[in-house]
Amino acid sequence: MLSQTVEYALRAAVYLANQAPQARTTEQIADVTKVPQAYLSKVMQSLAKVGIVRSQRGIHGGFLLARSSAELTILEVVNAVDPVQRIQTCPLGIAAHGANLCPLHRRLDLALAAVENAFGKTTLAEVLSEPTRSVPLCGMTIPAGAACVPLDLASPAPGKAT
Amino acid sequence: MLSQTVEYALRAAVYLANQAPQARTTEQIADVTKVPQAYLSKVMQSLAKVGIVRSQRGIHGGFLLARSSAELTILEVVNAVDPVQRIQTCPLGIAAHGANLCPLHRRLDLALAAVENAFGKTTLAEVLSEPTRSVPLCGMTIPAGAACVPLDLASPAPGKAT
DNA sequence: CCTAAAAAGGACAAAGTTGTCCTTTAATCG
DNA sequence: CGATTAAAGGACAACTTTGTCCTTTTTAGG
Repeated sequence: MLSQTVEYALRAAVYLANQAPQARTTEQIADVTKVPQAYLSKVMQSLAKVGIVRSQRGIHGGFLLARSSAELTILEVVNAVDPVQRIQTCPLGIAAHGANLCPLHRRLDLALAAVENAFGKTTLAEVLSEPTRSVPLCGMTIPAGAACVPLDLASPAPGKAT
Repeated sequence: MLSQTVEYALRAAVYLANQAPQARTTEQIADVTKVPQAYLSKVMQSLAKVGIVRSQRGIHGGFLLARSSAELTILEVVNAVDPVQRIQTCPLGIAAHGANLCPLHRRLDLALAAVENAFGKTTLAEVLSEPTRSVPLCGMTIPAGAACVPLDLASPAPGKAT
């Protein structure tokens, strides 16, 4: 129900929030978040377009969070790439009765509203600070078969470095 | 966030619930619910496959609700055509730590759970009986420009009849 | 039995999403 | 300035979703 692109955008945003205020290249982000790099590049452009991240070309360039992770919500990230579409008018032909949805669509919209609300209340900072044994985006550098344990999100993924 | 197919399936189910225990042909359903008929035909097959509706070929055939609308939930209809996919394991590579989701995915899954729960608690009967001025799937036969008022859902769409 | 009605099913078309590759533009460093 | 790095952007490929059309199968009625 959430698109792949939303999933990717959130991974990247959480990672950048964790790395803030440092910039990370798409290659680094892609490595850590396991998102296809070329596609991630497009997703990052969407995030940049709405001012969630800033981009910087050239050497030492990359992307960094444009605002504090404490005031960036999951919803903003989601809406940047694949907006939560509330049901505003009856999806059937007429659509001329404004906010007066029928019971079916009112209930569907209520569910969407709940999601929107939950996402709007959750900041990236909260996601990062949540007291838990699993760190956001955990597992990435853990050898196969290991249990999920906190790991160092601060370094860009080992192995590929020189 | 909800697929077109889900929307179509729900429209059809609500309509059949309203018409129960009578059978309606795909043509009738398509007319009333404004769903492309040939596509609706596939959607109905999905609903039939999981026993939400029963189909009957030939003259006087069509589809009818297989169970009472009071015990059929929106969730069942949704799951028949486009299941709500809860996040069971970390979507990143590893995926080896079972129910132990990271904070990000835990929150996403929580939102999905809320939707699942809301849908699972709502029966088609409830949708139909809800006290309101707009009837489910309202507007369909109202002349363009009119406000949404209760209308006779019991008759299959006028105009095309002989 | 024959015909008409209606679902079942298959093939295919159009559109959207996801993913890849390559060229262009901008920025930094020497 | 020239080289290198990295984002921007465009073209396109693969796959999924949505939608259409046509044939086949089943059923009821005369």
